[in-house]
Amino acid sequence: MAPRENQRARTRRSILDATAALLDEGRADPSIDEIADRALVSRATAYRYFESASDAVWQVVSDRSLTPPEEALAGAGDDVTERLLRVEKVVNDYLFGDPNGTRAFERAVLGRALDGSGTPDDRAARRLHYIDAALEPLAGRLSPHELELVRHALALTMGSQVVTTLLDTCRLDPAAARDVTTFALGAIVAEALRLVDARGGAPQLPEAS
Amino acid sequence: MAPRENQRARTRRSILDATAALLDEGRADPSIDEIADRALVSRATAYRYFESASDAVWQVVSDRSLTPPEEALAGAGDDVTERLLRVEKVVNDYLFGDPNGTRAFERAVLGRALDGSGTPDDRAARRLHYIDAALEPLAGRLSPHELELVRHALALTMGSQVVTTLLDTCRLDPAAARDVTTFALGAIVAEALRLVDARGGAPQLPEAS
DNA sequence: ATGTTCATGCGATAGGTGTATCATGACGAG
DNA sequence: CTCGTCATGATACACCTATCGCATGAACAT
Repeated sequence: MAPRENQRARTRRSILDATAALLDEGRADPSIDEIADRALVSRATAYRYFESASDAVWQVVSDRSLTPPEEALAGAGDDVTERLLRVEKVVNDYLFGDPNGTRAFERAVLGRALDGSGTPDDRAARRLHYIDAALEPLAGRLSPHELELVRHALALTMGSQVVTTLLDTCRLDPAAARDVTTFALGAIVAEALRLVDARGGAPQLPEAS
Repeated sequence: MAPRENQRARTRRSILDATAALLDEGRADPSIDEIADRALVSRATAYRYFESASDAVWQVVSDRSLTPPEEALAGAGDDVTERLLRVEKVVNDYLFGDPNGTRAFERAVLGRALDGSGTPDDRAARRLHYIDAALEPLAGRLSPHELELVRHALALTMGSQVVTTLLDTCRLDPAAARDVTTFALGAIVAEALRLVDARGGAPQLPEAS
C-alpha cells in the first residue's frame, strides 16, 4: 500500500472538485492559483498533482462521465445507423451543451500536441470506443482497412473539435450544428453499408460478381 | 493618406517576416519577445501591431496563400466529386504539411472563441469558399437547407481542426489521415447526389455501368 | 511516546503575457 | 531648415505559469 494514500486521495479530490466548481461557474480557463485557493491547497501542491491547470480541467471534463457506450446502446438492434445516432447524441449533446468546458478540453489537447507529450491520451480517444461499440454489427463485414476508414471518418462527426468547427468557425448555433453532424454521420454510414454490400454481405444489387 | 504609412508598412512587414522565419525554423509557438527581437523592434511595438503572438502567427499562416479556388478548379468539369477532391487536396495538403503552423493557427482560433471576440474570422471560414466553389454545379439543385447541410458537413473534412482530430487524437499519420478525409468527403458527396436525385434533378440512372 | 517519513506550505526564481506611461527622435510638411 | 507629429523604445507593472529548495508538521510504525 502506498504511503499516505488516503491523504493523497483527499487532496486530489479536493483539487478536482475545486476545478469542477470553477468550470461550473463559467470560468472557462481557471488558473492554477484559482484552483489551489478554492481547493484550500498551496499552488505547489496543485502542481504536484497535475501538470498544469488545463491538465486538471482535462481530467474533470473527461471524467464527468457520459453515458457509457453499453448503456447508450442498450436495447438497440443491429441497425448501425440507429446505433451511431445514439452514441452521437450522447457525445455531442454533452459537448454542445457545455462549450466552455469543451473548449478548455480542446485547449488541453492542443497543449499536449504542441509540447509533444507522448501520452497516448486514452481519454480524448474515447469517442472511438463509442464508435466501435456502435459499429460492432459491421465489424466482421468490412476489411480491416475499410473499418479503420469508417471509424476515423465517423470520428470527424463527434468530439470536441466539431464544436470548434461548427460553432466557432462556421458560426452555427448548436441545433443547426447537430443537424450537420447527424447528416454527415448518415452519409458515412450509408457509404459503409455500400462497402458491405459490395463485398460478400448483400444480395440486392444486380452486381457484376 | 495616413500619417506615416510607409514606415508602418515596413514595421508590419518586418514583424510578419520575423514570425514567418521563426515558424519555418520549427518554433511552433514563438513568444512576442522572440518575434520582436527577430524583427529588430521593441516588444511594445510588436503589441502595437498585433494583439498577441498567436495573432501574428495567425496572419502569417493564413496569408501564406493556398492556391485560390478558381485556380484549383481550372479545367475541372461538373463532376462535383472531382471538384471537391481537388479543393480538399489544396486545403489539407497544405495543413498536413505544416502541422506546427496549423496548430498555432488552431490556438489562435480557440483563443478568439474563448475571449468571445466577435470578429467574423473570414480567414478561418475560408474553407467554405473552397467548398462553395467546388459545390457550384450543385447549387441550384438542392434546397437552401440541404445545401447548408452539405456545405457544413464537408467543412468537417477539411481545415485545421481535422489535423487535430486525426493526427493528435486518433494518432494517424498524415497519409492515413488524408485517406480518411477523402473517404468522408466521398460519402458526403454521395449523399448529396442522392438528395439531388430524390428531388427533380435526376438525369442519369444508378449506373451499374 | 518517539522518531521517521513524506505530503504540504512558503518563498524565491525565471520566464511569459498584456498594459500603461513617458521621453525620444525620426519623419515629413511647411 | 524648422517644427510639430507620431511611431518607437524603454521601463515598470500586474498577473500568469512552472520549478526549485527548505522548513514544518501530520501521519504512521515501532
